[in-house]
Amino acid sequence: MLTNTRLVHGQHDHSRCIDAALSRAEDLCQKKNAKLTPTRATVLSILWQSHRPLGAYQVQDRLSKITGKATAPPTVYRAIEFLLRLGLIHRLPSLNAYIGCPFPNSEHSNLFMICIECGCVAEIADASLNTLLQTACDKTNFKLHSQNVELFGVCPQCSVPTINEDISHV
Amino acid sequence: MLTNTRLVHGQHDHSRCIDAALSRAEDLCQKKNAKLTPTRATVLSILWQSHRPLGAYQVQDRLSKITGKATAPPTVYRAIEFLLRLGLIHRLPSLNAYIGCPFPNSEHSNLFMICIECGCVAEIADASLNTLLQTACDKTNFKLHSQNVELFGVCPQCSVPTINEDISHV
DNA sequence: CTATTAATGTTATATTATAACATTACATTA
DNA sequence: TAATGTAATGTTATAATATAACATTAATAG
Repeated sequence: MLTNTRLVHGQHDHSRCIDAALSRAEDLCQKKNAKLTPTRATVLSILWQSHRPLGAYQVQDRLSKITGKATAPPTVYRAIEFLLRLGLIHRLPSLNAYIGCPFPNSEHSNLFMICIECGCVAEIADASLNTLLQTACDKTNFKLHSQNVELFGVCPQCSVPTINEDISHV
Repeated sequence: MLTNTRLVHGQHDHSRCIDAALSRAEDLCQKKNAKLTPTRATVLSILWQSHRPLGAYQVQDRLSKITGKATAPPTVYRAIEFLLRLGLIHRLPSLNAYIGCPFPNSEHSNLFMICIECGCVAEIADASLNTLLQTACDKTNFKLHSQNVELFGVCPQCSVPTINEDISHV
């Protein structure tokens, strides 16, 4: 089981996440002969600024601020489309939001754990899950092409009461 | 494994699907002390007119035609919200669309097989899948509340060439 | 009855996404 | 290097999905 759960829900030097994501993107683009233009790279870095997904218009705001000039929706959606096609980001349909993919080079389960408290999202790639889904499809003669698995719940960080919360109960 | 796959992908008397759905809805509403008003019942029947999901504005069009007077979006969304809360219908986030639930009284997997050819959707409730998802969540200390599993592919009907298609190749 | 709540009607608008066409940047090669 | 084609971006407008806010009507309990 491949996952970024520990990172998402634990203390860490997040700048390394961003750097790693950009570096993976450069590699992948080179390999696939795709161009990671400034706009695309900036959008990717924006989507990596935290482990929370962002809506297209949130991305637009940040992009405008970073570049210092107004950005129109198509600019954002084009960059998003490019990054989606390369598998560098994912769309979370239930949230109308986008998030960086932590392992764009691996086999995907497209399985997301979405915290309904803090909004953070961890991704999991799990072979046994994929097998089971494939089995269910085989049983019913359904030819599986792709999938989207969204799990909603409370992440480990949010289910542990903080010291402040404890005090507030006194 | 509980599923309506055979029905969705096979020849059947669909009026029985509709009747059964409405009758289940009446039972459930009685049990939960909820009111299945004419608008709500009509919306439910609209969503059961086929095994393809409908967008809210498609529902609106049909509702207007059936009642003979203009319907505003809130009317539709309210009925949808009511039916969603009772578990009588599902929302498919990746399609922004809604579909009747074939087994509103059972434990759900919220697992959908969406045919990318004909658009039909079958639902599956599978205990082993739920167990596996729960296990993945336990491993990462994620408290699972709900889920949405969308599988995209080609349904049995669409993967079998029809006689006409065979002939057209001659 | 009438007070209260639930349901629906109505108007306006927020949010998400794309169409269509113009312009610019970049690479290729004649 | 000028001409050409293609990819990327800019620009304007609008489509598609969903909700806010407030008014009215219907149903129900006391």
